[in-house]
Amino acid sequence: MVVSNPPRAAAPPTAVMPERKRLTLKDLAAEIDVHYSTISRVMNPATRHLVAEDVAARILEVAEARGFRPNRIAAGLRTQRSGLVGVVLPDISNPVFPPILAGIESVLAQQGYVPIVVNAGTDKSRQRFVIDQMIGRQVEGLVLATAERDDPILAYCLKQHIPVVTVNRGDDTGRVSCVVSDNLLAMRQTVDHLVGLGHRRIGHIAGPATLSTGFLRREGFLQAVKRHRLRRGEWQVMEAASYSREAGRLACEQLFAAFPQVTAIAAGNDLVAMGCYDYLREHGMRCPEDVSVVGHNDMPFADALTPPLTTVRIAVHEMGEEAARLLLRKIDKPASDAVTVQLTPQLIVRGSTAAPRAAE
Amino acid sequence: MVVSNPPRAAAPPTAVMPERKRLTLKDLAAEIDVHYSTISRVMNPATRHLVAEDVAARILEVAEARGFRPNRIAAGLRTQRSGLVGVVLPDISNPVFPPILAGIESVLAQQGYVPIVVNAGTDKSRQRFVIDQMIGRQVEGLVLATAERDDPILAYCLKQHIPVVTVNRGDDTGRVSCVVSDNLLAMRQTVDHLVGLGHRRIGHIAGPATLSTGFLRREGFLQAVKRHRLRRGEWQVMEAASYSREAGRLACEQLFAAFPQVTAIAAGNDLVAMGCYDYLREHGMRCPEDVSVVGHNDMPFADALTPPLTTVRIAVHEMGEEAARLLLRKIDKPASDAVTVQLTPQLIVRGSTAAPRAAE
DNA sequence: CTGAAAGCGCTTACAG
DNA sequence: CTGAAAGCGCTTACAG
Repeated sequence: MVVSNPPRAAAPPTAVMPERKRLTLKDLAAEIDVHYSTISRVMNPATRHLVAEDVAARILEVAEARGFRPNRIAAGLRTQRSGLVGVVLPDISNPVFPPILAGIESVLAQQGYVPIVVNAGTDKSRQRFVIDQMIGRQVEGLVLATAERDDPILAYCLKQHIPVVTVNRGDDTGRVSCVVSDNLLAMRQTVDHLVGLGHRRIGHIAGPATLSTGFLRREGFLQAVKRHRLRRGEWQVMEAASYSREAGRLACEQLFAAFPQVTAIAAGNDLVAMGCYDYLREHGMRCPEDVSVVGHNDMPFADALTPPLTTVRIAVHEMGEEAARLLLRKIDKPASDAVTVQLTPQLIVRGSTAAPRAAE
Repeated sequence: MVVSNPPRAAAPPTAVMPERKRLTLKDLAAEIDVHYSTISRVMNPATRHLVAEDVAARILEVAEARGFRPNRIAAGLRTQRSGLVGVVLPDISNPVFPPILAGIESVLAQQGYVPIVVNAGTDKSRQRFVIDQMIGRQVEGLVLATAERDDPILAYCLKQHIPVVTVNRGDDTGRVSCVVSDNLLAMRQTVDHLVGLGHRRIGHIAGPATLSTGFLRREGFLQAVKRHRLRRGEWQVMEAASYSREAGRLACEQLFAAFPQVTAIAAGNDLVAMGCYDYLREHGMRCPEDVSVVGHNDMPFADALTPPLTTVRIAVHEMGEEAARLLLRKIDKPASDAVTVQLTPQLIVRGSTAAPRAAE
């Protein structure tokens, strides 16, 4: 690491630049000849009509010229509305989250809200700490992407009477609104596709059962396998310790140990699918010739993997938008019921799935 | 999209739950028998010693039991410190930014700051709007990942006397601190590698020259090519309209039109490199057998592309951390000079580069 | 060691 | 239509 201090640019003419304080209503009122409450009324479009047009025009002009921006924080203190919403992510480096975040932000912005985003990891006490911070900052509501099926954090938020919405992952108890993708349907699509190709030995590498996505996708897999009348010994489920590439590789190894005849794998998500790729490659098996793999999420660049990954596309951006809408509604009407919004996923068939070898 | 309203859970026993207002110092003071200013002193570790130990203990106990969390916003109004820092991103879905953001957040958190993140796109007037919003929210400083080489937005921030730091991209004028990767060195590493493999016809697909990364990587390419005494006709530069896969594909097409003999491409970044992959594949050329490709950034999953991408790894997380540190310093000492922190990149050789065909 | 008061920058009834 | 006042929830000199 190199640090370079460029030579000081020509110093300001006369010693210290006065640390220009931000303008306030009163400063402006002193310049124009009006009471500062009048300026306040003009700055807010909703109350502007209370002021005579010519006065308003003059005020606006000066405000613009002087670059006056009312202090939203002071306003928020007075009105009891911070305009802040907290977004709690388990891991922003997981490529599912950025588009969700973008969706959230886009609808919040329309309503004059701004998100405070934190990476809270998976540790519950850290999550709680982070949420306390946000509450201290007067967030009006919370979007949690960290929810578990029976999440103490959710109970905590509920106790605080703070509006909460869960995104991507749901909560089993139905206490809070959530927007999720239809995981049962997704797994049905996945298994239908695999069976349609001729596969009869199918493995599922599930995500953690503590997460609704892990639990529900496993359920969906089970239901689908039953629908196709696969028998015991024709399918197998292995749980990965987390939604990560490495955990996927490990679980894939265990799957092959328990079920060596497997010809197709429905992975809990795309990262897990990548772990499967890693395992297969290490063990000289080709995908899809020897083993087919299906992912979940259709993360960015899933199409650019080798082979391009067949996966389930979930409506990430829309998911974020919808979560923000739900939260805004809840903030507006705290008494409104919890709602579950379920988005329809779509199987994207690419190069990682093919018919099993003729040998079958 | 399916929306389901679960049947109302057993309604709360007696009609409306009183919208529990958040506790304040005064509420607490009423419960205990002290003045609220005393509680204030106890809640802040720095002033706690001013209060008698037994009183402090009792206050802490009640505060904890009642889940009291002081209103940071009100405190900020009083102390003129919001504890907020604005982070302006061009596009959070570009995989370089999440790790940078994570780095920023991690050091901010240590100091009790919290980031407000916005996706501001590339449009300058939108960026300005967004920054005005943030200033209105009293951010104490700004981290810009959107900087251009001579950026009016930067000038604007400077005029407002708001502490600013630029990350990933620098600004030519040296007016603000920035943390960047050493782009000249990176391109030297890239060209050395390619020449070392035996390539003598090398193309560079540059990022936009308005961005420091685009400009400097092009400079670095030029310098490197000169060092190796490649002659005119042995190298070529083509500029992509943006750092995107599609723009990369297009520029690659133009490169081949202008310079069909090219055997190796140094791409402006990994997305552009992916665009090159797309073009090559469409036109029946194999990478690296027919054409070698080098990326820049080592974004997540660059190793999982086909072929695994040889690319320059930049220290993204560290970049974010350092930017946050620089900003915090500037907030602390507004008079401190602008500093450029340059992180050392590292060429990661993978499967997308090889010796040119023997034919040479 | 603790209390009482002023004030951060706003909004918004309340008068006039 | 405009002004004067109170108050949002804190912090922090200033007394005592």
